[in-house]
Order: sequence, then structure tokens, then C-alpha cells
Amino acid sequence: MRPDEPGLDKLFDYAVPEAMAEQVRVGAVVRVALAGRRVGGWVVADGVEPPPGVEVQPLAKVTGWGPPPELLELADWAAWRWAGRPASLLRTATAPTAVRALPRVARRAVPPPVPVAADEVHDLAGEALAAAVATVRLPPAADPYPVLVAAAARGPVLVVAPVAAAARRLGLRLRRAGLAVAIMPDDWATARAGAASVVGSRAAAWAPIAAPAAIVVLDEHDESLQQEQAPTWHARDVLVERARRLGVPCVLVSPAPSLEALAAGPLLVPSRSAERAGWPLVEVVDRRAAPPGEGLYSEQLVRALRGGGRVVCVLNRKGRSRLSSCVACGEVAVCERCQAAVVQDDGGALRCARCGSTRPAVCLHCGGSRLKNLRAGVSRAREELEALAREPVAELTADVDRSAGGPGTRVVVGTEAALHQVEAADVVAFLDLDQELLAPRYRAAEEAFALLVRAARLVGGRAGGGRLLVQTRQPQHEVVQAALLADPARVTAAEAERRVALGYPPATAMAVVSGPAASAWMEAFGSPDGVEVLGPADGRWLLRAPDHTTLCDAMAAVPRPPGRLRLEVDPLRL
DNA sequence: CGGACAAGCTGA
DNA sequence: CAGCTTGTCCGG
Repeated sequence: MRPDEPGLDKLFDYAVPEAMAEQVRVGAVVRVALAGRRVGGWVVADGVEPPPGVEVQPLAKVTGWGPPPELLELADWAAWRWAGRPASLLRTATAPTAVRALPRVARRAVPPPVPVAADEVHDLAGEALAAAVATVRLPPAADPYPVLVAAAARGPVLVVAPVAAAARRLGLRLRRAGLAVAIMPDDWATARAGAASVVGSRAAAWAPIAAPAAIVVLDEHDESLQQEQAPTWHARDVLVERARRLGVPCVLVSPAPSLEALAAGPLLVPSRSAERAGWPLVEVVDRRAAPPGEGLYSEQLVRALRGGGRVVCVLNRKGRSRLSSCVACGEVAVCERCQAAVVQDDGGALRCARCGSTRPAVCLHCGGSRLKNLRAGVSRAREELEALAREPVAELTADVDRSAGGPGTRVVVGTEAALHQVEAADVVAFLDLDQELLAPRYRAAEEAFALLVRAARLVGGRAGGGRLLVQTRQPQHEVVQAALLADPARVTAAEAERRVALGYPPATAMAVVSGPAASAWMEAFGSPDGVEVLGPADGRWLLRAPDHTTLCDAMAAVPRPPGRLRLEVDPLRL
């Protein structure tokens, strides 16, 4: 029995009372008495001999069904791979409420009637399904449904997509085609019963389907497939391993395949014409030639604003604040040396854009430490765009309620969040893509390209007449060129080379160690063979190894000290 | 994790 | 030295 206590990484033996024998199986959720209290947990093995000298107690209760046995082993693997505890992964694999009985799922003798679209995407998927792991590159406007149809012809499939609503829509389409489909997390019991296909978002990587015939990961490049909390497991990597253990094919689908996906297996691409058709027209505005004082607003942008149709302007500041004010006293945060407004950087410190001095994020007026983002960047842009468009412009940021003007407004401006909130547009304009291209993050190019993919989905393919307008001082940057030419390989080729040269993932395996207990952990970690230790910087250490086996073996050998500790394997930011 | 218990600290 | 805090160990 593995207790559901993330702080207690140990197995315990219990006797199975006669009355419970029927329901106790590997994976079942049980309750036991442990050290004078009751805890939940999972049965991880049956018929084991307790170590000599220990007096086994009986199980207190069988709560219900749990994950199938394969997921217990997968959880052990993932705990090693992302330096976490199996219990936290098993929680993800377990139904949110007790499942006493499983529903009956109609099992069909013959594969269900699915509409086989005789198109290129379906054929590509067929080819991908012949490999153990393969990536299918589909342009942003392409419908991935034919991939699911091709996979489902083999039997029940497991499909994971980054956005729950999109996963659900695809699940409903498969259902209409006559397939039994469990939509996670609601249909956990149906998924556990077997026979049904399963769709869902990140957590569905741990869906309790015992024998999928194939596994499909949609938009595998999407960062939301990685869990932010430790253990920072990635659904794509979990599913590639899960498919490998089951001996079934795993198909990764993306308009912008990650380097991780490309390393996992062959890449299948559509014809040039199909890929070009699935990207919108891209208008690149070279800001190097901009007359001084034109600011963020080129002639081409003004034309687009006045051209009619729905326009989404993106000015991404990614949580950084151009102007902050103190939550307590309302005073604007300024530089203590030169009194200019300070910019809050990614680390939270305040940096003066004029004189370059930095200071902690503390109010000079009242000493308060909570600062509020005045969003002056987007707010000011809204006013200026309104003047240029000669009509109301709405502002869309992460706080949805601020969308003055409402859904009826033709022109909106916002941060990256606007791309999540707007369903469709005629033009998406990036007011300053350089901010993304030059971001001091090792994945900046991939992230910027993912943003262009998202924008491309809002405006649709070439035939629809939608368009992306990209303002940049780096028109030759491979990210800009890749979108312009509908050729994502330009990003991956440049990026793969850079990662090797700089020793960044996936050319290496990395982890970040942080938290109050980090120094104690690092002391125990020492300097094992093959692992490079960098830091500490700001109380964080960086570990780098040639591969995950070296890194994860070394990390697994270190006992966890008491106290708060974050072990982030495969960090998105360093 | 959380309880048990041992070792260390303080005030009379 | 009782009474309390802090730390370490262990659980079936």
C-alpha cells in the first residue's frame, strides 16, 4: 500500500480481510490505520510477504476503483524522471471522488463507423501510426480530427490536448461518429471501464484507460502541457513513455513541433501547398525604417485599423509592468536615484529604464511590498489606437472584466491573453514582436513562434483572407521568416543548433533547485559524476547533465531534507 | 505528513 | 529538576 501522503515516500503492508478480498486489486484506493490515524492510499502489490517482525494490521476500508496497474509503474517512472513522489502523480491518475462501481461500456465487435476523410491529413496520420513515435506537422488552420479518426480505426484511443474545451469538442465529434468516448475528468469511471476512447487536457495523460490502441497528443508544443507545480511533468513526455510501455503508437501533432518531439521520432509534413494554405498571409513591417516619433503605430497598422473587420492588437508584456503603484498607498513606483518610473522585471525587482539601477519591489513612500501593475503599456496603446482607428477600442488583458466596450468592439488591444479570449479575427497585429524575439529566456524563439501560431488560428488560413501583421526590427529573424513562408523548420533548425552550442535542453537535461531547503539538498547532492552544478544565484541552483538518465539518477540518490524545496526538472525558464 | 519521544533550555 | 520548546525519527 502506498499512502497518499506526499511527504511519506514509503510502502506499507496490510492484511486483506475476507470481506474485502473481492474489491482489493492492484491500483484500488483503500484506507488504512497508520501511526494512529487514518490515511488513504493505493494498493501497489498483492500477496506480498511482510518483513519479519512487523505486525500487519487489516485494511480499514476499500474506497473504490483506482488507476490500472500500468499507471502505478508509470507513476514510479515519472517520479524518477521529474524528481517528485509517486503519490502526487497517482492523485492525478485517480478519480476526484470515490468510484464504487464501473459503468458498462458497449463494446463493439467491429470498429465503429467513423467517417474516413480521404484527405492528406488522414494519410499522414496513417503513416505516423506505423512508427512507435512520430510527429505530424499540421499548419495552424488545419483540423486535427482526421488524425483521431485514423487512430480510432485501431481501437480505443487516448487523446490529450492543451485546452480542455478543445479536447471536449473533439470528444463530442468522435461520439457523434458513433464511438464510445470518455471525456476527462468527468468520465473517469467510463475510462476505467475500458472499451471507450478517452479525451482530455493535461491531466488526461494519466487517464485510467488500460489498453489504448494508440495515443495522440495535440499541440504538443504548448507549454500548458507541462505541469507548473513540481513535479513538473510534461504530458507529451509522459504519453511517449506510456505508449512505449504499452507497445502502441504515439502520434504528436503540432504546427510548431518542439525540439523534444523531433528528437522522439520521425517528422511527417504535409505538402508545401497544404501547409501554405493552412497559414494566413503575413505582412512584415520593418520598424528599422520607421520615422522617429511614429512609436508603435506604422502606416500599415493604421491601414489595417481603418480597413474594417475585427482587429486584435497584441502588445505583450508578460507580467512585466511598465508602471507600478503601491497597493497600500497608491504611490507610483519610481527610481530612488533619478525619479523615473521603474519597470518590474521577471525576477520581481524594480529596474530603472533611465539610469539602470535596480532595487527590491518595495514602496519608497510607505514601505509596502505589494505593487499593482497599472498596465500603462496596453492602456496607453488603447487610447492611441482609438485615436488612430477613430472608434472605440477595447482592452483585453488577463482580468477579463476590464473588457470595456465588450464583445461588440471591432478593434481590441491586449496582452497575449487577448489571443486566448478572442475566438476569431480578420487581422492580428503584433505591435512589438521584438519583445518576444529578444526576451532573455532560452525558449524565446519557440515561445514567439507559438504566439504567431495562436494568432494564425484566430485569422484562419490563406483562403479566408485573414492576415497577421508583424512589426519588428528583425524582419530576417527565423521566427518571422518561418511564419511568412509557412515553414516552421526554419525555427527548429536554427534553434536546435543554438541549443547544442549553448548546452540547453533538449541537447542537455537541466533542473532548477530552489526553496528554503535548497542549500541543504545541494549539500547532500554534492557534485556527482556527469552533472554540472551552477550557482547559487538568488538562492537557486542549476543542474545540467548530458541526458536525463544521468541527471535523474543523481537526483534520485539524494534524500529530501525537511523543509520547502522545489525541484524543477526541464524548467521552461532558467 | 503528524505523533512520539529525546535532547536541550529556562526559571525556581 | 519540572515544564516547555525544538528536532529527529518512524509508521506495517
